[in-house]
Amino acid sequence: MRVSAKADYAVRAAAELAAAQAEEAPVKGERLAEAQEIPLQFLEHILLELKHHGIVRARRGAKGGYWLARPADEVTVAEIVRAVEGPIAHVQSTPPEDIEYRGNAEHLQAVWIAVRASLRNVLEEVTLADLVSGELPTVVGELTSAPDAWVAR
Amino acid sequence: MRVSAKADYAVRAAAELAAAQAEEAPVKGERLAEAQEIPLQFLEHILLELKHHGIVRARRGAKGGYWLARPADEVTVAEIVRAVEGPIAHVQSTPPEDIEYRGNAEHLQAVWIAVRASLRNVLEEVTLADLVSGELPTVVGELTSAPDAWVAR
DNA sequence: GCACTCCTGACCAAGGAGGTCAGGAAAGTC
DNA sequence: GACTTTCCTGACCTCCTTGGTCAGGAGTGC
Repeated sequence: MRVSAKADYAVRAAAELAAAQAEEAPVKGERLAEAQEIPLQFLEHILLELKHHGIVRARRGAKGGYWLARPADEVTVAEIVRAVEGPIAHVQSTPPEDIEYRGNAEHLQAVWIAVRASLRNVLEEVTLADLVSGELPTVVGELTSAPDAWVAR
Repeated sequence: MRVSAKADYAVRAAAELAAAQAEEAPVKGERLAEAQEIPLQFLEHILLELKHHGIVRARRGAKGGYWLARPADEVTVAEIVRAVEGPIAHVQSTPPEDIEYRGNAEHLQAVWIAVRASLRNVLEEVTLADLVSGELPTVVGELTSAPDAWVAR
């Protein structure tokens, strides 16, 4: 139940691309790496994955760089996380709807389904445009407004 | 963003212990392993961790076994997951409230906080008693009642 | 032709996942 | 006191992931 460096980096780089979308020109990997303090060569692998998933496009050579394949308000954080981390909230590498529990654990399946649904409620609502503008969806506002959301357990 | 085998096993074994709480007698590891089809020796390590976290108690020898340290309605799934997997929803192994993002990723922190809060909303509400009885909290009911909660993406 | 930038695969060290194995240490029974 | 039972613990194992680095190849633009 943790967020990998890769997913974190991917979302941050994508946010930079979203912000640069107005410029109408590709952004170099180097600039993304510097803006977000991400190791360049590692970032290039991540951007390649995003490209393979159709989230990002790229051109080589002088004047080359990366850009978002779609408008920033049509790309969700969930998509990016899935592109680099794979499916969200799988249990033992299988989707929760495919698991069959026995005995007293029978209702655990519903719990894992609920876990996944609650993650989706956040990650699929937030777009890159939201992230850059800071105008996050109301669901995020509700969840972060409780003071104990900001403290460890 | 996945659930490990260890966490899944831990919750399932704990559910068995919760169901056996009425018996007033310890449950052997072997019985737990058979009931939930978990490799016995692996399960023993997990139960040991749960014991170290004060969730489970144990006695050795004939008539020995494991039992819950507290009533089943006072033990949440969140506790069990934390005991075996560590803190929930850390980013790059640091808690989201400690991360400082730069530039266009500034508001990403709020998103990760929301992710953690939404996970807690589920995992801290469900107790072992809920799990065994099948009477899950309303938040779970709401999340699992949407049909697309049960399909892959 | 040359500089620039992405693209790709190989590699690497450390650690986690998901176990197994072997033995020791309490607790109960006879 | 011996014996059985059951938990307790550490060592070990294989495979995979994480978080990178390195080296070179392949388009693109001037």
